[in-house]
Amino acid sequence: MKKTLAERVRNQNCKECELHLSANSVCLMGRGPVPCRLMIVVDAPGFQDDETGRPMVGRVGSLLDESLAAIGFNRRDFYITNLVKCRPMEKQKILKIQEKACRHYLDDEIEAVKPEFILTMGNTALSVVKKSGIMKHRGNVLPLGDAQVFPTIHPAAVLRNPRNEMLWKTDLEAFARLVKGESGATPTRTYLVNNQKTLNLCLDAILKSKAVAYDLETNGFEEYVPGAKIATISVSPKPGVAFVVPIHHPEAPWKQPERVLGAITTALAYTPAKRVAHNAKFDDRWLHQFGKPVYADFDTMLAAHIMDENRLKGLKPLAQMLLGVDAWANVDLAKGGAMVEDLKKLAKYNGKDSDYTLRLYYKFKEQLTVEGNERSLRIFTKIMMPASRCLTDIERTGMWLDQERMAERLIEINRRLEKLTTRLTKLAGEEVNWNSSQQMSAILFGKLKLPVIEMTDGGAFSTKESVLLRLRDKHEIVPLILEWRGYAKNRGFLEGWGELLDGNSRLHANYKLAGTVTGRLSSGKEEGNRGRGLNMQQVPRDPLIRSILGAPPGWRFVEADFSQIELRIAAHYSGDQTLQRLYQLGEDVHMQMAVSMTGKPASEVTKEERKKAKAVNFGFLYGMGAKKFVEYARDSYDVEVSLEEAKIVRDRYFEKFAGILPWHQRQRRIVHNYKRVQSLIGRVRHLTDIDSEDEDVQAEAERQAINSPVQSLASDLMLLSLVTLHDEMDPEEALIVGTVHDSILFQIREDTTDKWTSRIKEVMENLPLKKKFGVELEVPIVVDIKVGQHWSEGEEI
DNA sequence: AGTCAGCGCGCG
DNA sequence: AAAGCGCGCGCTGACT
Repeated sequence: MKKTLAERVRNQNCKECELHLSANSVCLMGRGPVPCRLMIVVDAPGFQDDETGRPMVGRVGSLLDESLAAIGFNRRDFYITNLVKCRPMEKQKILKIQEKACRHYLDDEIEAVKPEFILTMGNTALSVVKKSGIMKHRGNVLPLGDAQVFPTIHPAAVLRNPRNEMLWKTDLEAFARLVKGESGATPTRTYLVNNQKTLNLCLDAILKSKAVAYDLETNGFEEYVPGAKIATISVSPKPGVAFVVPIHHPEAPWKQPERVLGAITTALAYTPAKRVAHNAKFDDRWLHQFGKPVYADFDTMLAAHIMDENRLKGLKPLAQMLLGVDAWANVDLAKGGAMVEDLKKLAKYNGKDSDYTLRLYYKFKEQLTVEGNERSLRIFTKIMMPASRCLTDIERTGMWLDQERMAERLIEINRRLEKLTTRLTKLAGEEVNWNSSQQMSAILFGKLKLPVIEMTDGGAFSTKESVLLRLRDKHEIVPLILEWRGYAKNRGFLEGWGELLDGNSRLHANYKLAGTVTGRLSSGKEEGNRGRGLNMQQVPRDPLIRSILGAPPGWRFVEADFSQIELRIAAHYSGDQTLQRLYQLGEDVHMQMAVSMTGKPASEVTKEERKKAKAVNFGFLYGMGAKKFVEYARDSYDVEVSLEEAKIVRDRYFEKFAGILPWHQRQRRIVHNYKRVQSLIGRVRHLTDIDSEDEDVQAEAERQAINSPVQSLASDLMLLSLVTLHDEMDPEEALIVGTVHDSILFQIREDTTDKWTSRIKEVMENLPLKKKFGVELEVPIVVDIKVGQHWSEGEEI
């Protein structure tokens, strides 16, 4: 009798890795017809698979069956198997060594099954094509011998998080199209603009369209560095059409490429059409650098984000999910990027980018104008789009760096680090890489036998700062390590800045308007973690470091801070009478808190006690427990508090501010009922985790429901200030050079400082919330302004 | 040469 | 019963 594939290939006595020890079904083979045109590969058997001896049973299996039915297939159409044949240990990830041991079984299966198409699910299964990074590769067909591999996410990811469902369905539909030989969506008619006649057609189309999307292919991520080039620009005046204009690409036919770009940017700047781009700030910065200023009216990335802050926001996943199109190729950066890519190929990708951006625009425009989305639309048009445009300028302007100061301080830091390293080596008795927590731990807890205070999540002995602080008196090496870490960290910042400087001694940050779930800005590298960029939000507060940044001669550096903004907003939301009255009277709330907690009069409250009170304000406000407060007080403020003391402090807090707990309860009720919360002006945070079966996860969502509307509004107040001031300011007199959550940084010409500082205060303290959003704050907003030559050295005015 | 997770830490 | 929230980055060490 003929043996089945499983019988031929399976080895139930396999001992090639440790997994055979714990698995019920050792070497569990796949199931399905042999040969078979279609194959599914997932990571490894689950608990139920292991029990039953069949792949893909249980909840994951049911999801698979439903999903296959939805695309017109059945699991019997597939040979379904696992990459690793034995069930991995509980909650342990699959090791490469296990994959390797098993690989020959899979290869035998593939050889026998002879699939044309292999659907791999999850990052682990992706390694059948020796790739990693499922979110990058999903939806892109990869070859494996005679077969085509189509990677998608793991169905368990969909069960774990409903957010992934759309992506999963989208991928399976694309897979079905691949198998049936169908193509996704209507094609893009791409015109390569390589002569004056087509250029004129393109310009004409820009000027006559209702909405025009544009997208650049560049040779890098920083437009201001020498050698920066725009390979092509693609313009889509209507869906299904793209004009791709080569600019600096070697195959471009123009004698004066800047003039061509000038013509296009002029048309874009003056067209009555809506200017649309995906992550427009990037394209606009480059266009400004090489052509004329263009500012987008509609950013599809931001539109996606305002409606769902949790979703993927890249052009490709959005187009795949919302337009039902297949994945399309990217410029291959590994091969040298856009400038070396064949122009015809490049034009094809670039054309798709702008075409799909335009199609997304029509989709999002419709979604944003449906009933119920009025407030999101208002935030989008009145805050996000204007903020995107002014951040374009802020990023281009950059922040001045005092190179003399930096050089001096770097020398000093290096000198101290050298000294410290010598002493550390002596004390350790060997050469140690003090950057390695592993090596440091070996010295401290192994060699020197210091007591272990805390474990890391990964089970190592923690060497973090709070641990070292508690070991400070146990060995003379500890304070030296702390000192070393501080200097090493600072050196890292300065060296980083040195590499980022442009020719005018300025640093350019990159801000993301769609980088956080609350609507705050994030700062750092370009979209997709690419390129380099100053992170304005984590410049050390240490004056030795921070004051290296500032204003060049002739200008003043001005910092405008919202004072205790989150606490004020919480006072508004909660309606807490005590907190509101304190702010109306202009009291020092942290001091008040200290007074109420200690029972002492303000004059007797120590600095330490006020610090403790500040920690209370932020911690308890957002749901911190007594236990955490003990740690927090110790680690952050070097104040020892017993658990009993902490409980009393916590109780007193909620007694004094009696409106806080009811407000927490209201937020909890809202998030349980609606699975989302909103800020005063209507920015939404979706919290589907509130329905999690895990109570810790639920509790987390509840705390987020409390924090989000506060953080969110604080951020929107800042952004509103940013756009208002940016609109007013004459760049000859005043420039915005950065922002950090609740503060805005300016560079203001000396002779106009008084005028502008009072205007800044006026604007930020009296934002037109009533006029623009129909709401009002019950609490006064106060802005502190510091003026100086360098950051952190300013005088309060 | 690139990618990834873990750790530790910078900021609000 | 137990519970702050929101980020990005550099480095190591392990891997492809």
